[in-house]
Amino acid sequence: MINQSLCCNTCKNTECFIRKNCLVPEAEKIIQRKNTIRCKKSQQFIIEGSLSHGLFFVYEGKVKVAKTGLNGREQILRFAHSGEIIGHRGFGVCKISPVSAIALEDSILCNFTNDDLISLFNQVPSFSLDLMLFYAEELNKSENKVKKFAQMTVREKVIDALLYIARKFGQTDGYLNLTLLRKEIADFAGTTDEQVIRVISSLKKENFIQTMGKKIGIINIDLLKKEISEHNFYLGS
DNA sequence: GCATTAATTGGTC
DNA sequence: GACCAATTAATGC
Repeated sequence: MINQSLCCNTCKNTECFIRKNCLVPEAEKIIQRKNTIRCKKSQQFIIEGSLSHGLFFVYEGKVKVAKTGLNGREQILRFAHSGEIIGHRGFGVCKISPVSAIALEDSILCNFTNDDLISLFNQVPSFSLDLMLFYAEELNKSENKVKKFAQMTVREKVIDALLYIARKFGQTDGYLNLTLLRKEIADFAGTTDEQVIRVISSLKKENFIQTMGKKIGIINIDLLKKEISEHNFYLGS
């Protein structure tokens, strides 16, 4: 972990909330106080139930955000790539982080303390607004997810998970740009790894997807979308 | 190469 | 549709 902070002014992540709103004189000092954290693949940088250490922005890499269930089962809430925000529910009223976050590959994160964030809210109104809109959107997605979990079959949930990954991370050379374990797909879709494997095998037989080891590729995204959109289940998440 | 972990398949409740 | 067991494939050391 090298603590040499990256500079926001030259940051490549133009979609980052800090980058978009906080490159103003009144926020300069606060931004300089951020920490840059480098973590290896599989490294957990937010621990559920531990003291919240503020907000994280993914500078580079891919991470998963999850809640752990009682019998060791985890529910993956979402995945995040560069420019995105992590741990945003950990600050504010509750000082305890409600989620875990784990790097899916070697990643670099920018970390702001809760106090510094509050200073930013006070100094930069557009940042507050931007974040509020983000929260609203997150809530919307979360509500869609409740509906999906209640009404979709396992097959539909797995298809939905694959489409989510395709939408968010894209595909290169016919394969998704995010390679997950079968179990991770299951943890995200809300089912078991055996079920995921069965759905994947049948989708493969039906020529919707192709696989190469762990890698999964969607052959025709629109065709796969039809599998769930016909049921009016296709909502953003 | 051996040991561990993941993927797959079949079966039971 | 979850859980368990057995087999095979992949991966780490």
